[in-house]
Amino acid sequence: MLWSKSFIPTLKEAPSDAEIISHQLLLRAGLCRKLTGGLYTFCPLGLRVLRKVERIIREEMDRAGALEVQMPALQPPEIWQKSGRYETARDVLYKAKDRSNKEWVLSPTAEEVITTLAASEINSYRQLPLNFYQVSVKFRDEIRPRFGLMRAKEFIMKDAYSFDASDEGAMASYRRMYDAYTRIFARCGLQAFPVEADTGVIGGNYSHEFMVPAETGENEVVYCESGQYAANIEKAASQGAALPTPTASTGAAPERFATPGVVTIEALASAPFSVPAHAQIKTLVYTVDSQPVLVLLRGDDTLNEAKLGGRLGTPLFRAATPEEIVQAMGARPGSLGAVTNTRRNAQYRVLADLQLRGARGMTTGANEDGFHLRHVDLERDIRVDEWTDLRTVREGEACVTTGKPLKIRRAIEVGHVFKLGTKYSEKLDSTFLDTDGQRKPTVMGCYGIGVTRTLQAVIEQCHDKDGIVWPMSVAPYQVLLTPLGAPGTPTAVLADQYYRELTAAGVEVLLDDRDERPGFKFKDADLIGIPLRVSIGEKSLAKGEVELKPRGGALEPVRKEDAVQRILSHVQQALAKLDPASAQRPS
RNA sequence: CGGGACGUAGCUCAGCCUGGUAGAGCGCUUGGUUUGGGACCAAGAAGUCGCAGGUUCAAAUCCUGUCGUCCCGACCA
Repeated sequence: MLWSKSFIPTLKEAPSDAEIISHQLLLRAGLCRKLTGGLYTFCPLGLRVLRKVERIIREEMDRAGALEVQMPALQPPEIWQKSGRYETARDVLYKAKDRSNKEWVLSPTAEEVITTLAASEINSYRQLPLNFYQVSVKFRDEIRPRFGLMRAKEFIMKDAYSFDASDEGAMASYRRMYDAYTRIFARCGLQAFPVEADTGVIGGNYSHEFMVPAETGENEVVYCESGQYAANIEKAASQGAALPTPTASTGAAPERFATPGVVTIEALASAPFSVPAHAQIKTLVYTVDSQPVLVLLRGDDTLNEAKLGGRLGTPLFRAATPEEIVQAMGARPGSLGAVTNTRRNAQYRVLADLQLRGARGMTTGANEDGFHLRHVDLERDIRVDEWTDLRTVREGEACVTTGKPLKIRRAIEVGHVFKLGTKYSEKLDSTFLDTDGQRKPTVMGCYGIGVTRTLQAVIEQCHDKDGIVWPMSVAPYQVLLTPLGAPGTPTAVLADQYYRELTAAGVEVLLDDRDERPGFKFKDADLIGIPLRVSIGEKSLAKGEVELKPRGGALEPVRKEDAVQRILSHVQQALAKLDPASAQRPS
């Protein structure tokens, strides 16, 4: 491609609404442009990268035995009602109406559609296992689109769905996808690692997310340096808080004492009360199905809402409003407690975090503004319905596996593999006759990769102060030819010759044929990040040489008649380095 | 959904407080000189100041509403 014939709208300055580096470079390198919040047009260069990521994904999915299909983005709400997600996913569903006022759903994902297909077409164990995938546009009504392609209203996703006859089969399918994902991200030049993930409302199954470490990521990952444990903070567990929970009973009954104006854990921890946070019980009120649910945590712990949601089995819950709290508890936030005989209604469901097991001599709110209770022995004084893990792990706590201190870092979620079980197959009637003649629901898994997000994650990970540094495998072009002289001069003529030879050899070449000064071309070259630049200038040409300049690497003078061969081998080596298969092959 | 900030030329921004002829840099067009890391000179094109009301002799500027964008929050009672 000739630069002058393409459309590469580079920018010297970043638009002010681009906050993070990958978003800025996405725009500055002319890869895409914003139409409006959360919606982007891909320009030619960006589309080439997108297609390359998609190709890698397709190759690896095919290799793993998955079958490509294409499902409608416009979907009937009935199947969403059947699966129950018309309600549980209502916040992210875009809906549209046609001229007869019938409602449609714009697909945020496709479990309902693929399971409908499976329901009608899969009848026998002999047809299983099957794994279908597609690469398509998805729609999500995000609360807050941000960071360019990272969180958009419309994005490209690869979604795959496996169907098996048994749980063991489903695990094998899961494992195949897990391995395929590992290969996909490696081939994209991404450092991505799997972490245990929250299964949320779908239930206690099995799930991993593939994370790209980045300060700008929206997820927090808890990990052990031994490499033996890594989990999304929504899922992560530890051996417990560093400070032990007090378990020595004072023997006394709960005693009410005045705490005027004290409505925070910190205030109660300060003089004159000086009750350490870890000797306090924090009482939170949530609203679930219009009913209050009390959630108990140790004073210095933080609720993990994902864990709470998993326990409640629904995403349709929220923190109660101050008005609801006063009505339910008879006191305002800051004075709440769950001690049974101080509660207005002893019937409310009470969930307590495991960190509070055996807690004695605790202090908590008295359900009366301006008063707290001390000498509270949890299991004596509070009727707890369910003990469960609800707290958020903190850095430095001991790893469950190794006992070593856990660390926390931010990351971008680029892929998610999920063992679904029979949730969808049961609701949408995907059943088959097994060897024993019994009708059984298919055992499913689902597997997603955010394609557009992956593209931006590569930029987030592969850049320097001058611009993008594309891995060879996903670069929009493999080689950039930069003649430094004006059109028609010997440098331009030689560049044309290289262009023809390299193109004929199957290399993807961009030729900067613009009549610009060298410095200008170099700046643009660094910005768009083509992995190998070949500079053809009069100075080196006088010595019979041209210059190979790997992006982010050292300049290498090459005799001009050897250049094409050197370029070819450089490209091949760079590609081979990114291919896990060839890396494993003994050379 | 709550809070905050910002909407002025394609991009980055000044002007607004204190109302009175719409500005700069980059980019763009034309000509010339340049040509190994975002050149220089000259001439030019380009903005209903987000939109709608209001106040005023007069509004980019003050007021109200609205739309859009970005940031923070939407556990810690």
